[in-house]
Amino acid sequence: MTDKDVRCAVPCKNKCPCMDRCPLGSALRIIGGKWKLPILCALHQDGTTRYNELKRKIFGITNTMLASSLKELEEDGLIVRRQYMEMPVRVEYALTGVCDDLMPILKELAQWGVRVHKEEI
Amino acid sequence: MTDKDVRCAVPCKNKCPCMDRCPLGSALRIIGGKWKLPILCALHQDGTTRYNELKRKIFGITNTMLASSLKELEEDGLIVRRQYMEMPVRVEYALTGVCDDLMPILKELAQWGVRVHKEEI
DNA sequence: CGGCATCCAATAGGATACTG
DNA sequence: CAGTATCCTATTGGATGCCG
Repeated sequence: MTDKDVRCAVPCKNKCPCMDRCPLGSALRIIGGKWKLPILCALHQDGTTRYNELKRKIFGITNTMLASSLKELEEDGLIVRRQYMEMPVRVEYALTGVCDDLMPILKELAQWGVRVHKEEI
Repeated sequence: MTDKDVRCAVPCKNKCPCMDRCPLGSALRIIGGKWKLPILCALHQDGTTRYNELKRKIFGITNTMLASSLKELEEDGLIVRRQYMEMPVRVEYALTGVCDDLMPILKELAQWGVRVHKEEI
């Protein structure tokens, strides 16, 4: 992702939720894509979870997508990966503190989604 | 978009911001894509705006993308299109009431984006 | 002026098989 | 068990030109 892509195409002033160098765009890219929300939701519901347990819970996800999504979420600081040197190896994933702040916002957005859906009927 | 796509892959209980039949996913799809936020931001900053004025303000957007994005936003009830039968024709776009509720949420999400960005340094 | 139609490029996502 | 590697498909976005 280049610097240009992070910037909102519109030169935002403080009225705009995008602000100047759009952290809103960044936020949406971090939680965007097909599997990020399902992963965050699973970890939010059940807490610390192992790789294959996640794979079973998130219906339809492949190894490719689960592994790459987990890696991105970890790089973005939303989850932590803990590996235990047992045999066979055990790897656990859990939400970090930044997600504690994210979840209430997503809940508001979900409620907005409900309203939008109703108004279009 | 099929019904299956709207449903969160994880069977959510009320702890989860996704809830059961994920309106959060719907919300993110509505404002997702490359140009939706820039368009919403432009209309939020400057109010009612004409088609070609939007095109000038949103740097890099093509007719194809502007027209299709505007159509989707209108179908989702986020903007209104008003056409005046003058010569040449005048078409204006403006945000609707649902956006008044959306903007404060996006502002929170933007602030969260700032925090996430800082923590990863 | 405000678009739409057509075609093309880029990226996201999926299937399958294999490994430390 | 927890992933990679490779290849393939689908969706998204862009370029160009035309039209009422």
